[in-house]
Amino acid sequence: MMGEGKFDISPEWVDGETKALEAPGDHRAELRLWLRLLTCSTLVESEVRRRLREEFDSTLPRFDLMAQLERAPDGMVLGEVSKRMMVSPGNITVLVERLTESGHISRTTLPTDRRVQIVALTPFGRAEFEKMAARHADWISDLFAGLSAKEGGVLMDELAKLKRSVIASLAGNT
Amino acid sequence: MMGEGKFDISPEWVDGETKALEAPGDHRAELRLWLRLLTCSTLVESEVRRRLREEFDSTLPRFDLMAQLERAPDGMVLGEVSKRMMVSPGNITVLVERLTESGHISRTTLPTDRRVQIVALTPFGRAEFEKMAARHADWISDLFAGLSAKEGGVLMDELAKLKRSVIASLAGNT
DNA sequence: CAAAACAATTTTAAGCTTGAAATTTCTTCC
DNA sequence: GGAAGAAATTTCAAGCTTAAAATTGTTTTG
Repeated sequence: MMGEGKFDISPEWVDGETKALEAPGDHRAELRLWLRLLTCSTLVESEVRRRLREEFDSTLPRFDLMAQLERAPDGMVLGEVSKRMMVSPGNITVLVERLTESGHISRTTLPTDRRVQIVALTPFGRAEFEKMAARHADWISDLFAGLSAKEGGVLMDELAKLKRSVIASLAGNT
Repeated sequence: MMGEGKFDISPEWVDGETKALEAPGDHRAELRLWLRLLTCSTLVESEVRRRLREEFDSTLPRFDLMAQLERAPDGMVLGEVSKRMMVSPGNITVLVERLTESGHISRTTLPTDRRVQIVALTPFGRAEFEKMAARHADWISDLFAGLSAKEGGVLMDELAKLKRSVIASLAGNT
């Protein structure tokens, strides 16, 4: 079953045929675009998860949480972490518990408001994160190596447009 | 999240003049690109999950599984479903159990090879899926509405290149 | 100054996901 | 024909994720 480290991925199914007369309410092009975006994202994400596990016995959520804290030397309030990571507050609770147990982060209750928890990387956590971040950057670089600088730039710009489109749509525009 | 920077790093094989300006191992541009891709993907995916839950009391994995089966009128072997959805075989087992319970799909053991399970949409499942698929297409269309046809085409092409790059990279190591 | 409102976080219940080990069922090859 | 191996699926243990309810602590207000 483990041919080369994973269950097999057969990537050749994204292309339906598009020779369609564009009827009203025909959303085929958008759907195909979304599927392709999702495929790219999933492929990269799965690989990153796999390597974090294999090389560091860690997970992507833990890495992401530490990445947020790396830029906040004085620590960050849990709610802020939750917003930045775009995950639910309850999720943060669990992640913080585990990362605290393993010594990667510290947590403090704010004296002036005892509802507030502040988390920060420990020196150990920071050192570990830096190792992971360096490897992570290499992995991404390898996975994206087939894109030229120019192609990458175009993709970056188009994704910016897409992001604006999505956010506008979520905000209620149509 | 990230600034609106440009793609400013050359891949290994395009050394030349820009290389001198960069620190060795500078993968910033690829990382930004990956972050942006992930952000777009996450935004869309979260919204789709939310609406599937609210409008249909369903989930994205269930929808995806039914979407695979819709194109296979004669059903599909579990392993094939697993590959196409790019998820682990054990995952499929759970999803199939629930969708069978709820009457959306049927499962049959292949008489000529009793290891093989074949799943297919039931008429009820197909009808339900069609309702969901129509709404799903509308949601995606709305979310992507800020992209012109041309921009969408460019994005599609660039994502195709990225997909090739990722797959080539995955094939080249373990 | 209490009571209500609000805010930050945790708990809960349910479902998703994975990799690895186990199980069942063929297939191959002496 | 029977053992060894391969293939398809399931089981298992652990972790992630969410929405909603509950908890704890602070602020506002009557």
